[in-house]
Amino acid sequence: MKMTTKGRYGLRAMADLAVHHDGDNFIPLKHISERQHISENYLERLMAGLRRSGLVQAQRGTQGGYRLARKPEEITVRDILEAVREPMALTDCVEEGQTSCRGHYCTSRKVWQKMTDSLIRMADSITLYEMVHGEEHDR
Amino acid sequence: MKMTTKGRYGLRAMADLAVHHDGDNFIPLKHISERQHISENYLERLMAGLRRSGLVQAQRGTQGGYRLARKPEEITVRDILEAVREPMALTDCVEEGQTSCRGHYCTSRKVWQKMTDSLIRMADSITLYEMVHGEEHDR
DNA sequence: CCGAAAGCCAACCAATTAAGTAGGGAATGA
DNA sequence: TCATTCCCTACTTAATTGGTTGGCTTTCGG
Repeated sequence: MKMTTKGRYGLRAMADLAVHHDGDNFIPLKHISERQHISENYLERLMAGLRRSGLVQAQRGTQGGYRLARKPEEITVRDILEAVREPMALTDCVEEGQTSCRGHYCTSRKVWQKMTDSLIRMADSITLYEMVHGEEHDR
Repeated sequence: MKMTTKGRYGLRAMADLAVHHDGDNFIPLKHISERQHISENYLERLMAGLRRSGLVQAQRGTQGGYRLARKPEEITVRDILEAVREPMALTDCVEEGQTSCRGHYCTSRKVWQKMTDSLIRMADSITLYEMVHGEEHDR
């Protein structure tokens, strides 16, 4: 039940973009990669997911790079995790589309469902804005 | 962020013990393994963890096997997951003992902490009894 | 006392997945 | 036109998971 680097790096990259944004300018991946100590090549793949999900915009060429496509308060942790393909479902049997697993003895399934739900609710309730500004009211 | 077989099998084994308990008698691993379609050898290792954590009692020899060491209402999902070493902390940086990770840019850490907490709270609130009796009040 | 039925345990192995690397292409702006 | 930067595919390595082998010990019935 560990987060993979996809989720961890993805969140850090987005936080970096939020913190170092500079008007409408684009931030080259190289800078993020250096600040976050994440291999540029690997980060690139994560950015592809973030771009396809419409969380960031990219610009090629000189002065190119990435920037947030929406305001930080309109991007949730869940958005990010799904964009980088960090699966939120704790088991395959509670995955989207799945209705029931092997039937017998799946009392466990209800437990995984509840735990997954609570995870998703939490990820949904935290925005990138709150993340970088460290809001502290309990949930 | 997927559960491993440790957690999944562990929960199923415990549910099996709860459902098929038979007074003070012990249930041989073989039966659980057959009912749950889990390799006996692999299950064995999980039972070792459950035993060390005091969730089940074992008895060797003829008529031996396993049985719950406490009442199902006194065993939580969290107890089980920890006993089989399914880590509850979503990242290493929110693991027990860790106070801070690499310092800079660890805005993410607070997020992982919150998500881990919500997971643990949920796992703590579900007992084996509720699990096998399918209680349905929302949490 | 003997032997079958169980649990106990350490070492090993295979398959899968995660993580990281290499390298070429295409757009963009100075 | 050239340096810069994103874009994409294929490959490689490392780690973890899931499972197996096999021998040992305890216990109890006969």
